[in-house]
Amino acid sequence: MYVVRFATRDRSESEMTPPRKSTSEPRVRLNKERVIGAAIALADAGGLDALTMRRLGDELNVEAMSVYNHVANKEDLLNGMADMVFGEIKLPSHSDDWRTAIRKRSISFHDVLVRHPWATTARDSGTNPGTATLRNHDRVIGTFRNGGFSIAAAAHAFSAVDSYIYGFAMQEKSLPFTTPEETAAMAAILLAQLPASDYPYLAELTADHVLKPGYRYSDEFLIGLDLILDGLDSMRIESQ
Amino acid sequence: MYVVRFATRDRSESEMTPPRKSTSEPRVRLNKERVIGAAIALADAGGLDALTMRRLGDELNVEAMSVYNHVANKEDLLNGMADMVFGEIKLPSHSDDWRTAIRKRSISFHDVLVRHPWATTARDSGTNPGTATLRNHDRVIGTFRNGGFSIAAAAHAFSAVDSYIYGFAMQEKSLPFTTPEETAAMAAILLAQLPASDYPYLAELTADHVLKPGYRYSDEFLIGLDLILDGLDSMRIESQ
DNA sequence: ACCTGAACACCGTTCAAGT
DNA sequence: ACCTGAACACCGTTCAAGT
Repeated sequence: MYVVRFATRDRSESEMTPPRKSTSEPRVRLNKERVIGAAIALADAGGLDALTMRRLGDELNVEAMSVYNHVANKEDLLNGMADMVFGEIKLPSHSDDWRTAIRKRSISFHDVLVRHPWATTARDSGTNPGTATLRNHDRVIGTFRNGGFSIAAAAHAFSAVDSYIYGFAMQEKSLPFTTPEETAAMAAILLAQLPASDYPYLAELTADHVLKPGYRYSDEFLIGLDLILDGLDSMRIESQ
Repeated sequence: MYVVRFATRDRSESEMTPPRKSTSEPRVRLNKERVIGAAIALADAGGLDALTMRRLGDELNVEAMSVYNHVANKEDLLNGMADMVFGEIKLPSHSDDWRTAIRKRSISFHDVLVRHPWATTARDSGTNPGTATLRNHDRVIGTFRNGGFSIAAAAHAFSAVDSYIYGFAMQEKSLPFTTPEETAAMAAILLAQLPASDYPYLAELTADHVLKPGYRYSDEFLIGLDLILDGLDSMRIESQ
């Protein structure tokens, strides 16, 4: 939103100064949230490598060094970005049973990591979790507890589910293809290079599974997730 | 091992030249393996940030730019490091049943990632897998296939297990503590800072589980792994 | 064939100076 | 209170020159 201000000093040309069509945009005051938002946009567009303090300054129409008025350093910035991204994850619903609630939240978590692939890697040191992260974790653990999990079982469940989600997103990110067409093209090339005699099972899997029409690695996500949720259901019953 | 060579040119002082106790060590010829080995040692000691081409050169008693005679660039170096680390993972044994073989291999994989935490993150772009990586993947898929998994089920199993292992290692790495004593100390501080009214379940979990004597997050690894292996056993039977 | 030194185009971060 | 400009100590990588 633009605030148009009237010039107070005399001007011969005109009494009212129109909004300046100049090189410098009207300055919106910088704050931590705007800094983090711009940083996320940069990382979404070009990965973590594309996020430098200097480019971030450019994006905010400010010198790079001004950013330091709003974040302590780059690590602080990355922590803030990770927490803002965590805030995008749908919290487990109180009205769903534990399994439905965790399943929906896990899918939402996965969607968020697909949207922001750099986020799998951003929080290198787990100190200083933000409030969105804490709230998310609290609600997930609460969902398990209210679903009948003992404290220990809730800890196991939380660890298993989130490890799987993080690891799946990492594997997905490292794949050099996404659409079925790209996958097929890439797999055909790989298969041609792959000495089938050295790696017979890899060759078989590529030829008879990955190259099948409609194959998409991302479809694996729900299969593994449901497998874990089945296991957690047994654990829940045993822990009662 | 040092190879002592005799000087062929005449020397007035002595017929035999003793190994020179000079400032410059006897130069061992550089090769890609030695470069990658030194890079791994640097990353093990100080994380990926500590690995710069200049420091790597120092470590090898060479100018930084000489490294480029053996690796194309830093990405090539990181790929090489990842593959060498993959080579440390014990391959699944042919004489074990599928579950025992995969369990042992998964534990070995986890051990390797604990030894080289930076490796969870090093292979950002999954192109150009090395031969150790390919061999490992081939043997894992083969173990599933010979254990009675259909091709599709083997693909599901492979994805679920390795996603879990990667994700668990990432979570583990991001924890700011390892020993039970550090954990207890850190958890007590966190608990004191944590507004228990805002995060009741997190507070409960910390107080009644993490702060219990002998708690170690790494113990969660086998619990989640066995849960997944149980699920895979059901999937195997259904896929037959 | 391998190694070196200088150079280029960047980084994150500090600090005194401005408004 | 916030922003700027210059500076510092680094990066990865190139390239011509040496042996």
